[in-house]
Formats: sequence, C-alpha cells, structure tokens
Amino acid sequence: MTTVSVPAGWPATEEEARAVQDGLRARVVLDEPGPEPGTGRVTGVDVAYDDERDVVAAAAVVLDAASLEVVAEATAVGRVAFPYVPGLLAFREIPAVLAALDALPGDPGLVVCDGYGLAHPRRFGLASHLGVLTGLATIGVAKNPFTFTYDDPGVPRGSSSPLLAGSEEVGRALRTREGVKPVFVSVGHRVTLDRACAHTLALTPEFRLPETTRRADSLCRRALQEATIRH
DNA sequence: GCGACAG
DNA sequence: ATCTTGTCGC
Repeated sequence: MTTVSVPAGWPATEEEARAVQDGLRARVVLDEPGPEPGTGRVTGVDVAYDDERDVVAAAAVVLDAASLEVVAEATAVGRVAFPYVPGLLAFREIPAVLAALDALPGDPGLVVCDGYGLAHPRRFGLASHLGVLTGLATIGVAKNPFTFTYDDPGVPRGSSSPLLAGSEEVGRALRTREGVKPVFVSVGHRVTLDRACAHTLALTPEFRLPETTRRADSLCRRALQEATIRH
C-alpha cells in the first residue's frame, strides 16, 4: 500500500476544476482503435471513501485479458482531495487512482474506470481525464445513465443502444447479462467505442459489471477497512 | 428559480 | 459513495 499525494495545483473550487476540464479536453485521443480485446493486460481501478474521517483508498487490479486472472495489484490510501460534485468526479478520484497505478509493477495495459469518459457534461469524464494524464488507453463503464437518455437494449447479452446527449451519441447502453439492467460504456482515451464495448463484453463472462471493476471494488474497500480500523 | 445528477 | 441481515434462487 502506498500513500496518496495530491498533485500540485490541484483545483480547490468548482470553477477551477471546470476550467481544467475545458483546458485538457483537446488532448483526448479518439482516433486510435486501442488494444485488441482479449489480449494483453486490463486494469481495473476504483476508489472507496470514509468521508467521516476524510480518508480515501484506491485500488488498481491488473488482469490477463485472455484468462481474466489477476496478474498484479496495488492500493493507495490518503486524504480526500475534492468533494463529490456531479461532473467533477475525476477531481475526487484521480489523485488516489494515480497513486495506485504508480505503485503497480508492470504496464497496466487498458484501464477500465468506474464511471464515464466522453459521456460527460463537458465531454471530459473520469476516464478521459485519467487517460490524458497518464497517456494510457482508458474506457469508462458506469452503472447509471447519469443525465443521458437511452432506449432499453434488446434482452440478449451483447445488445446495445446509443447513450444520448440530445441527438449526440456519447456512449452506449450495453447489456452484459441477458435481461439484466445494462451498463453504460463510453470512450476514454485512445480506444474506439466499438472496442470499448467489445472489451466490456470480454470482461463480463459471468456478472453484469466487468471483472476489473469488481476486483478493484473489493480491494479498495478492504484497503479502506485496514486503513480505518484504528487511528 | 428548482431539481437532477457518474461515484 | 455509504448506511446494512437475512434471504430467495441457481
């Protein structure tokens, strides 16, 4: 386990944070296909909080994309750097996520975030932001549609429908389990939407949520527990 | 103006 | 995100 350090110049107000998003948005790369689904490594990142004690814990879990077996993992614990504000989630989660990624031994490969990328009020969600800061290929897989609209996808696993901001497709509602509520996939950095969905399907052989986020979720909760038990 | 709103 | 036991079902 390592310690979270908040990057210098990290915004302190919502206005500053929105300005940062507007300034970085142009650096997102959307025209690279990204890694081949089912090959190389896939890393899940997630964060857990104890707002009472102002503590944050992040986890990064690396899986072999073909076997979905855990190859490496790391955690980071520190102080919360920003409150939760819809549209500004990245400022709350990224410092801890960066620390966990830095503590990883090898290359993370594709990074799967718990939240959105392009599907964002200013088209620069958590996955986009993390991608730009690290240069890594990233995608966002969220559990809720946020403010966006969609038609319910077909019942079979693999069915999808556009996730819409008005008439603009910002992501996809993707059915990962037959007849179960879809997940909401959007592009982060250096991956196309088709491939982001293919990766998501490859990561959900059994459950609605990607194996990456399931693993990262349980690990960061454990890390938070251990960091919170005493002190 | 008010409410909704990824995690 | 988080508060939270047992319970229904494969």
